[in-house]
Amino acid sequence: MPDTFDLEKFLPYRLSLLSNRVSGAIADSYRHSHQISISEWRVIAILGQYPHSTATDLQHFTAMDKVNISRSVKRLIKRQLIASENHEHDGRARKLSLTAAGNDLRNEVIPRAQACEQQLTSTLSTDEIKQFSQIIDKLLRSETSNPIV
Amino acid sequence: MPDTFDLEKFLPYRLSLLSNRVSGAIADSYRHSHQISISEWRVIAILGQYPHSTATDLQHFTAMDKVNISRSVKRLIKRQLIASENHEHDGRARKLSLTAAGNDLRNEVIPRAQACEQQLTSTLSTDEIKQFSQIIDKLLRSETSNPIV
DNA sequence: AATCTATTGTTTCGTTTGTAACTATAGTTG
DNA sequence: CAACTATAGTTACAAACGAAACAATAGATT
Repeated sequence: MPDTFDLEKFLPYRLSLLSNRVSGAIADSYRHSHQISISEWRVIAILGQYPHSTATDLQHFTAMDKVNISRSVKRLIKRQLIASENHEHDGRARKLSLTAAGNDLRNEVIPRAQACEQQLTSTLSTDEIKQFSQIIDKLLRSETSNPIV
Repeated sequence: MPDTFDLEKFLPYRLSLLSNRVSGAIADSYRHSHQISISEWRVIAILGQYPHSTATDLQHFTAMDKVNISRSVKRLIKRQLIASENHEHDGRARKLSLTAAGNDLRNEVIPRAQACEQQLTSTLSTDEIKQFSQIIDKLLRSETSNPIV
């Protein structure tokens, strides 16, 4: 009787392997060049796109949990890469934005991020990249509504 | 001037989101039903396929680091799901295998794993599943030789 | 307005994780 | 075979993480 399960063929396992390798490599790249974690980079990236976001906004944009955001924001404020101001209508919230230094860092990291993405897909054809991207989007959309548990 | 970077379109980011969601859901499933982590499951899965593997063998099969393997093995031995015996030719290594209980657990978790995989791909067509799987393999093969850093 | 509930964001605490140091054994070289 | 180097696996320490408790404010209900 043949064994009924082969871990190396298990799609979620291979997906996890790939994602961990890619994220690990990118994390190394950002850390070596600019001393920031992927979480911090996500905050910076989003604040470049959506200045004056609150921590809750970031939570929605980045799918990070609020503790992680709180800690990333704390470190980035300490390094003066982002700054906070009071929210007009909500005394609990603070509006966050990049400082000039934060914006500079973002502009320096962007090409690095793009190079990582480029390297990731460099062995794929244009069609394959498109397929891969579309399938991931499809899965992300369905996953949100269908928790596996 | 349009902003030059959109995190939500960044492929490594979306890949990470997807993988984290899938792995998280599977981890919940295994933990609730059989009180094992994904790392422990990987060890059990591999030992079902390759009995008498050493920790180093597991390291190669599962791409986990040796500390993680050591700890998973320790917990599984404590729960008597795997057993170890001396290695004939190497006094440092131990040969690991599933106990009857470990084998039973593996057989119970396999259909659960398969259901997770099935659910993951349930919104994709047969063609898309094939494409996705092939592309991931292609990327895994190229990633090993091409560290992004 | 007083009270109750919900939300924002931080902190605390226990767990998990990874790096590096370590022990023990193998293998290699002079 | 003595000494060095490499490898198998564990342990120790510190950093990262997440769940839950928390303080502060908002909004709803009476």
